[in-house]
Amino acid sequence: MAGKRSRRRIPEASVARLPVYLRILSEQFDEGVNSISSEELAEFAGLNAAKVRKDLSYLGSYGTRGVGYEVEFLIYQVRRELGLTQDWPVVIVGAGNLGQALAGYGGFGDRGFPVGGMIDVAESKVGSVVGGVRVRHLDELAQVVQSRNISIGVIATPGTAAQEAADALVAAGVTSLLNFAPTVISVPHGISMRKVDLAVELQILSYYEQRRASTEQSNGLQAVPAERRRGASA
Amino acid sequence: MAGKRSRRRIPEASVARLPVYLRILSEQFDEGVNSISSEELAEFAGLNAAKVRKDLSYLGSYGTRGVGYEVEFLIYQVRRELGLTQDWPVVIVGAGNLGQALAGYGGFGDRGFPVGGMIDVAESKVGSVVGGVRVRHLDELAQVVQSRNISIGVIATPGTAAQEAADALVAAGVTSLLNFAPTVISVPHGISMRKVDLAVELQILSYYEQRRASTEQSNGLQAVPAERRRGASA
DNA sequence: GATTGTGAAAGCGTTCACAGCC
DNA sequence: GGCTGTGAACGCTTTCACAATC
Repeated sequence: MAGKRSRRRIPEASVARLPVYLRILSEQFDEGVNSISSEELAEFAGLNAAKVRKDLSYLGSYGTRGVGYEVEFLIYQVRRELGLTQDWPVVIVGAGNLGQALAGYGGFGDRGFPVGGMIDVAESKVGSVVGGVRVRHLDELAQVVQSRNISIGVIATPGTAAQEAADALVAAGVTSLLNFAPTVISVPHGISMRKVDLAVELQILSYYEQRRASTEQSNGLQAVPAERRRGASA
Repeated sequence: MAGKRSRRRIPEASVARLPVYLRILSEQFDEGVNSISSEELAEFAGLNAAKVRKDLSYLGSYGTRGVGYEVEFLIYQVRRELGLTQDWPVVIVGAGNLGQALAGYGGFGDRGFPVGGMIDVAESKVGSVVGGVRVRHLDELAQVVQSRNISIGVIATPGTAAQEAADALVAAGVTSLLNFAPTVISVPHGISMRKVDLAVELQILSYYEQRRASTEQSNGLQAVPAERRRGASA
């Protein structure tokens, strides 16, 4: 059941694209598509075929030359590589606006990341129920993490509390963090960290907007290369 | 008042770090710090000094050798380069869970991105007020965009509606998009696009968790290099 | 003496192009 | 003939290391 053996490390840039392939493959599977070429997959993902093939080659040689990839089998391989054959309960620290939205969002549980706990420090929040989960005090974090075997923590606190939240999560035994607070947090070596900062994203867009305004020329940026767009007017 | 002239293009990777520097510089300024070295700035940002200097050098030569950078002046320069000397009102398409959270979040307006409009298609949503803004129907999008001179659109719809939302935004005249929907959307050349996908972030963490579980070794990932950490108990 | 600014080197990620296989 | 898998070339990003400057 442990598959082939722990394979070679996959470059981080490729890892970041695997979830996109997985979503597309799942959609195609639901529509009854059995086989897909790197060209088609690239089209859906807004990438080029060479990149798709290179990415998939890190999983192993699961395609068939002259034919393409079997969708169902590839889904299984990507899921396995991403560790999605099991659920990963998460604990959310911070039950404010953002924490509540995340808990109520639903997209977490659906995709194998059920909210296993919510944590806050405010008396007004502790004890309330958000998205079906009772909010508990930071003091109980370690107990929550250990009893539910949680390894992923989501930081949805204000920036000022983020480092404290991270420290508490790591102390409780969490080994991966997803940080929504607008602060750089530092973690011990060996702990994985991803960061989502809305203000940063908007400020990056602002840069290109401003540039567009001052120099009358376009720029590529993160834009999908638009290889065959779906009727985007303009 | 238009500064030096539209300067050379800054590499995308550097642009993405400027907002981080800006936040740190602003915090330091608030604490009364007048001067900062690349080493110190790097420390706060979880980067190394050479990268900081290279990034800042794209703005111009605003440091003083042997001394460092004057904080207030550098803030001004970064803000100018990022186009943050003006407000950029945004329109949010999708007034569901996520859209409401974004509108109510407050972090937008504070940082120069006021919510200039909210759009939905559901009769039940249109007319309601979210975060102080009245939700209007998709049919009114172009009017909202034009009357408030909006150039940034935020897509907070379900995945199935995201491409339609993007097309409508572009047709209405928006030139930058921030997409929260879990779908690849394609846009015409010249339109800027950034994407935030919670499920993708979690799945990336899952990969490293799974890897940690199967091979007993750590990996760097996006983790802060932890050059002098602040008491994170390992 | 300290710290910036920057060419040059090294490291990664993407793209090319084609051999290998169906 | 069609499509994958991949070494090699290319380009972007990071890091090094040091001359220039205060």
